[in-house]
Amino acid sequence: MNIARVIVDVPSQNTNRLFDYGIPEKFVNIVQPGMRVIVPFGPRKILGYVISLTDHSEFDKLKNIEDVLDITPTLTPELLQIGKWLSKQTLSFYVSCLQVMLPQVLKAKYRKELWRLTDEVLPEELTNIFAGRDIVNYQEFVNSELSYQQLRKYIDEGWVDVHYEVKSRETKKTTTMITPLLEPIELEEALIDLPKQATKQRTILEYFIEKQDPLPKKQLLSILNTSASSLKPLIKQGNIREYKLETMRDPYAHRDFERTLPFPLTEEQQVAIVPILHRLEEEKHEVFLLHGVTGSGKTEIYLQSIQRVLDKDQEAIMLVPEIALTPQMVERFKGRFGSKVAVLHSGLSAGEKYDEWRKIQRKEVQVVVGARSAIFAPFTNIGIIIIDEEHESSYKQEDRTRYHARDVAIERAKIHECPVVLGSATPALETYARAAKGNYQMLTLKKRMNNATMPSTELIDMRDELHQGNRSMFSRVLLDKLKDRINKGEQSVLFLNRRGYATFVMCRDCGHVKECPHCDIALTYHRIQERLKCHYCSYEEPMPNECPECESKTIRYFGTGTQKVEEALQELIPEARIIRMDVDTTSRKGAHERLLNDFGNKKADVLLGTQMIAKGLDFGNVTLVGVLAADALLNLPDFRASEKTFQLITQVSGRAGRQKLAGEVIIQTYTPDHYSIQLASEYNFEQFFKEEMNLRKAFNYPPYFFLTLFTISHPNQLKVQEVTQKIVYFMRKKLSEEADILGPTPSALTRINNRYRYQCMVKYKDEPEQRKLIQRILHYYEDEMKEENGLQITVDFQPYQLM
DNA sequence: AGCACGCCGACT
DNA sequence: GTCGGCGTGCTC
Repeated sequence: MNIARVIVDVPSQNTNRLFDYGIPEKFVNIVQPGMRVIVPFGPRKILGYVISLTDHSEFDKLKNIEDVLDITPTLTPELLQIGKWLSKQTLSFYVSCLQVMLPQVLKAKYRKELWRLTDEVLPEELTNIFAGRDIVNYQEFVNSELSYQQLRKYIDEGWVDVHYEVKSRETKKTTTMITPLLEPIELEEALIDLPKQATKQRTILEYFIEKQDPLPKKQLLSILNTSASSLKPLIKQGNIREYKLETMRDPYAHRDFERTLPFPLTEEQQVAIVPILHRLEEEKHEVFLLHGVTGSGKTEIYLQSIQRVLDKDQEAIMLVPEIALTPQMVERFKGRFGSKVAVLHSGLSAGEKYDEWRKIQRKEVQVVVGARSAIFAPFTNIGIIIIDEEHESSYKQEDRTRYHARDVAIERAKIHECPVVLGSATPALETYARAAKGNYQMLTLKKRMNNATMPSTELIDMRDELHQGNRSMFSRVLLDKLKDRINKGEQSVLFLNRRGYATFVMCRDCGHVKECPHCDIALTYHRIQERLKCHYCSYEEPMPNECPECESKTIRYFGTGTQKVEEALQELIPEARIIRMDVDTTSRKGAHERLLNDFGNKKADVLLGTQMIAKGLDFGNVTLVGVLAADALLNLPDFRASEKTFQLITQVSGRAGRQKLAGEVIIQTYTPDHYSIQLASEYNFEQFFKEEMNLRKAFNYPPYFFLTLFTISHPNQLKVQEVTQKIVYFMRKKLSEEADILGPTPSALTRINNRYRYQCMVKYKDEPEQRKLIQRILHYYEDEMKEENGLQITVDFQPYQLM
């Protein structure tokens, strides 16, 4: 086995295959599949992933592996297999699929340099570039007057050479430690030899006579209230020693988590957990849908199932949606499992993510709680995979390798022969349909814990409010109830569905709306900087004083941002203490957690926020939930609009009355008769499922049909149309009669960053040849897609974002 | 993706 | 003849 088969870090059609490399003597028996290596590739050096070992190659001029970057494999054999599967599923390059599973810092950093090879005086042009240095960035040559041919000549003559450098980005955090080098008795002697005035040195020696354990330098200095300068002479004399110790970054280092014990389960919970535990014992694969109303205690079922897995010395993956990774969830897991838990989410720095990942790899933890990408946790003996709020769209990656964490979970669980638990109060239609058909096992929780009832709901028709002269964004009912709660010392949550309601700028005279010059979308007004910004490209401009079209001064911003709601509410109820949670107030590290803590400690009466407050909040004192614009989502061009609306209203409503106090929900809407709003207010998931399924059937949408979405973009609109048309023709010709091929249609966002966007959608039951056909299309346009500003074709299987 | 090679026209 | 621009094809 002295040949390694390697996937190289070059994401392109031509290199999407294995390359064989010889393993030099010193690396034989060291190189293993899953390890990252540096390999020569053409004139360059690049990173590669060893996929397998062999002792035979078709290729007769093998180059050798240059270096090995890992001590233990970065990717387990199972993850290599998952990567292969993923690349087939998403039509992405194998290397991209491997990279998507790894923390960012394990990706390579490349440098191209010019090295001086001789001490002789260089020719003048080279002297100008090197300017006394031995190594310069290659870019400095590119920027210089020297031509490529001339450089080639100098290289041939042996003056200089081009050098390629590959480095992994990972850095390991170290702590400087101090340790005594002598026995206490010897230190006593050193103490006597100290000059009289060296009092600080004296205290340090006295400390180490007392205690012989090494400790962090920082800690030592603070205990003894001294500085590094006092350590120096002691180090020099050989009394003590300074060294670096590799330490893990721990984002939760300074937090104590109160340990909790398993709660006794309710009868309902007991019934639900039994089949899961049963499968755990058998070590058999099965998918469960845990359909439980908000506050029914799904988390306790997760915790106890995981406990069982840990008892069997197996590992558990727990996925939570990005925004629900509230400290509350982390707290519950850390509280139950303590240091056995690693946490992976986007709030961590790259270094912290890497260290949490290493804890998993080194088996220092047995549980990972994390967002989408935590599904690739490098465990080797997985006993259960749980996906909480499984309907959440954040489980679908919307760029590059477009995978759904749910699919990966099931695939991994099949390999590990372990159960998957999908939990939600409002399962995705696809999931519920599979459970109804018996493909997944359905487990139901109908009652809330603590004997709490579902909060009562009231729909408010905002058109009536308008007719009766109320032009504010708060109905009178909601205002009265908010005031009432403040008087009673109870808390309220106000939810604003921001999507579709961004603040745009319009002229009241001529109706002109300020749009982004590069994208066909209205600019969003940002009050703090007094600027207009585009959310799709980075374009921004100052807020104009007059309308650029008619020069009228009546140009204003419209729409309902959280800031505006906050101001309006403060005006109406001056005594209200409001905490606002949106992208602006939570962008700083730890801000999210702090705001929630403040609210939990009753430092505010009202929590006002967007999507991010819809899930996972569990505050006993919240008795009122207001949904300000329930129908904001309904008008988006998305076949899941009704489903998303239903889910959101249900989730938000679930924040009220979770413990002893009863809850109440006020839903403001302009379309009170819409079935998704009606049924959400009645907590009638079953009926919603039926009605929505009928519509999906009528219009050939999932779960009856699968979808594939092509998005084609190019700076030239005609080009985009033409290519999309060709793709549509091709698919119509090659796919079966049953496939429904729509398009070409302009995307909902017709232009982003000066690129026009068209799409084509395929609705199908079963098209086994489809992936091959798409491969052919992508191959056909390969050359045109290479150019910087060239054609772009993305293919999304099971798209969530239709825009 | 990068990079070299080779073909071409433009210019010393 | 030499230089630079771009299309083509290869990378173990």
